[in-house]
Amino acid sequence: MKSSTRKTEATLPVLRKISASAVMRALVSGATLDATGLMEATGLSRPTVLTVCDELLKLGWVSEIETSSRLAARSGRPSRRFTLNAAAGYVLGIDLGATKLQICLADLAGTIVSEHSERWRDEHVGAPERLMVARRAAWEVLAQAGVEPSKVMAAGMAVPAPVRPNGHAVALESYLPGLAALDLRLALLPDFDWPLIVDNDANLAVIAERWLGIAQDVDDVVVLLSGERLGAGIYLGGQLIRGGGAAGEMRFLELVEGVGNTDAIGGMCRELGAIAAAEILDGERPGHANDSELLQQCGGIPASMEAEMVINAARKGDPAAREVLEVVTERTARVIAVVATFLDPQMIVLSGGPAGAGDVLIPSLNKELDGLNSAHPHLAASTLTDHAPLLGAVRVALNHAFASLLV
Amino acid sequence: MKSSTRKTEATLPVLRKISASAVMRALVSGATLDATGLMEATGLSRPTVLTVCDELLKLGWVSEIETSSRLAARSGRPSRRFTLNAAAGYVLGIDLGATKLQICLADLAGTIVSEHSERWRDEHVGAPERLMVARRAAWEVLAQAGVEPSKVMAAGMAVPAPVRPNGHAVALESYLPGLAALDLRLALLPDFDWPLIVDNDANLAVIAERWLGIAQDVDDVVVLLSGERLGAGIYLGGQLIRGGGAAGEMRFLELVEGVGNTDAIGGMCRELGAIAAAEILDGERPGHANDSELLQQCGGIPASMEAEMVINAARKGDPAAREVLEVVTERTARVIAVVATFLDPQMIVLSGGPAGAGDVLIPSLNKELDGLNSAHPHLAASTLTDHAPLLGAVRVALNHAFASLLV
DNA sequence: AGGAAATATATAAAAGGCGTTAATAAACGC
DNA sequence: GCGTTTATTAACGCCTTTTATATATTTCCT
Repeated sequence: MKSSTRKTEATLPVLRKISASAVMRALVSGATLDATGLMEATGLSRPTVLTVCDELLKLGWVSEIETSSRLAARSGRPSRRFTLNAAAGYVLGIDLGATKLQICLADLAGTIVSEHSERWRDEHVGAPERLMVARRAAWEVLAQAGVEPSKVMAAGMAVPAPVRPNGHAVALESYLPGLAALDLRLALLPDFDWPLIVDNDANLAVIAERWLGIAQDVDDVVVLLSGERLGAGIYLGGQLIRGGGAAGEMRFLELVEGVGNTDAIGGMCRELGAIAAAEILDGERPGHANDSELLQQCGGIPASMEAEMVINAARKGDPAAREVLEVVTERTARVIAVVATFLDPQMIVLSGGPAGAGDVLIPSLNKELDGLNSAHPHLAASTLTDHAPLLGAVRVALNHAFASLLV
Repeated sequence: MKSSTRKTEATLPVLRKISASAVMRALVSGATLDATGLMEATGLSRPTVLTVCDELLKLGWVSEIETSSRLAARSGRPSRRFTLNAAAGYVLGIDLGATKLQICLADLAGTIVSEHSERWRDEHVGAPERLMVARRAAWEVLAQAGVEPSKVMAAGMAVPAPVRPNGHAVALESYLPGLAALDLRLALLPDFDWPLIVDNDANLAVIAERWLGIAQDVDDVVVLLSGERLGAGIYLGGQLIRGGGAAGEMRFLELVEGVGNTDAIGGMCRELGAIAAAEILDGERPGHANDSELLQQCGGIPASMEAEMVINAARKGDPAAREVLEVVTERTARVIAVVATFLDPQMIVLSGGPAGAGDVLIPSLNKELDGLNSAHPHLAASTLTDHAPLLGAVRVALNHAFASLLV
């Protein structure tokens, strides 16, 4: 509660740390820079830049590009060129999803060097079983990339549940039996003897969108992650909003008119299929031919109707499909209206299932939103497919790895 | 949108600034410290502390307490004792409220040295008229305290409307005709030639609660400021959440079941009286004597019923009053439930009208909240009466004044 | 082709600042 | 006068900057 009264660190080596940090910051993006470039990027003088680089070189964080083949042959003495030594360390990203496990190994540049994905099988009923699978998979991606376990500097993990501020334990009941009872840090030992950062999947999704996705450099953005459940990742004022760990939980939607329950929102895409099927089975309504595009899409078997089919039919302009879509978008728009008006973000990103249908959904949502007395931020669909929480996990693990270097 | 790539500031004087900042930080609370105390507070060595103090002394930010009368007479050479020079500068706090103007002058220690309050009169119909009153009042509080205008370092102003990120203009339509069309910074020139920080009243209220109120050192807190309208001041992760300036606007409540419109919430207290009057006029309902406590409170004239009377009757256990209260608290609880569940703050503070009835309202709200599927943070009533936005304005002005000194 | 001039970079040297520790001086109570 | 606490001074080490010098490469001239 009390903000820690940190001691002043006004001793001289701090300056060196600031300088080193500035240099690292210029290099973490993956760029290759010479001393002149680093001087411009950091504002430091040449002697300082070079001594810092020599130190970082010795520590292994930075590597020097051999200058044998000169690309840009300018006159003058050739410059030493520096780049982040991506192989100096690695991080693990893990998405303990509702339906499947995703895991990857990334180097310090954030490049994914190996990955693995598998759907949960029937015997993976509880948290302990699934963590077992995750442990095995971790060793597998390491072996696959030929990376020594000692080179792993941190691991990040996404879970579809609120996470306590300590970053090791799940705060509330979740989709997965036994998960809330575990301290994940302890549960993964001794296999994971590296630092583990656990966070909510929606929180990590918004971090990923800001890192590699549609919300780069946007400081006020909310990601609505729609899967088995609906979660919001709230990033405001340039930082992730966690509250007591459960910020962004959407249970409050039970109180919002015309939305229905939370599950219905979460299963937005599943619901699309169900409603469309019901529409058809309801019989021939005036103006809607029974052999509509919808029927074609599902091969004439309404029960097999999937969300994607409805979206496809809507894309082709089928009126029945559009009508079904409207039922669902009207609901979603109200959710967005609440979030947008209360938090006033610059952008709201749709992630998870609905993101793939952004071309159809977003114009529709924009229209609905105009009809409500609501703030109207920029609506965008995620382009990270189902990798957002995984990439967010990589990012927080990287942040942890760099934390000792960056001021 | 793009976070500015700030140049590295790794030059030597930065160390001095860090040290000076640490010393100032130890003194801004108003404490009087000797070198030993400052060494403990900052972690710096004695020579550094003393040189920094000499500099601050010369700049006028710090004053030295004469050591003539020794309070704690210990052996050894007496220590020089330093304190913030509160009279080095002053700030203005202004609350351009819906019903009245409040203005005060505070010194650098945050002590209010003069203040003035006046209700708007009929001729003060629009923003220009009210700003004129504020200008006059500013000169008045200055004269009252005998402070030179040149000693004013900044002014903070609370307005009951969302404010643009630039801090000078109101973002949305507001209670006050013409306010949204003005750039307040320009509108107050040439009288105000000092820096002006304008912000939403609820935002400033939460800052005040963290500074002097019930939420000191709480890093995740929401203030619900209820007056003519309802606004939320959202402070999460140790910082104020502004979004695009309109975060905390409660228009979204129109979408929440069982709440009614925003005005009804805002006028929570006014409404209490109205409902109670209607209850009585409705006639004798079984179990409720017509000559109840309620009637006594209003002197037998239901039309004159005020919120305070209902609260008083409820305090005495009057069942009819309690019933009326329940209607209103049920509504308010839903608002709190939405905010609490979505943002998961540690604490929610009731400010404005309802705060005075906290002893009655809060137990009632806690009970209602338990009945909803909601997060349940600590509920507290503000103790700052109607001064919260004003004190918040003082605080942000002080922050601005200190900004050049503190890292 | 060979060599000098031009150019850009690397390295070395000197200067100025800062905080720390250690030593010295000052002020007070007993 | 002695012990104690604090203030002040001195010496040291460290960091970045500027200035000057050395180095490596290309370009241009003969």
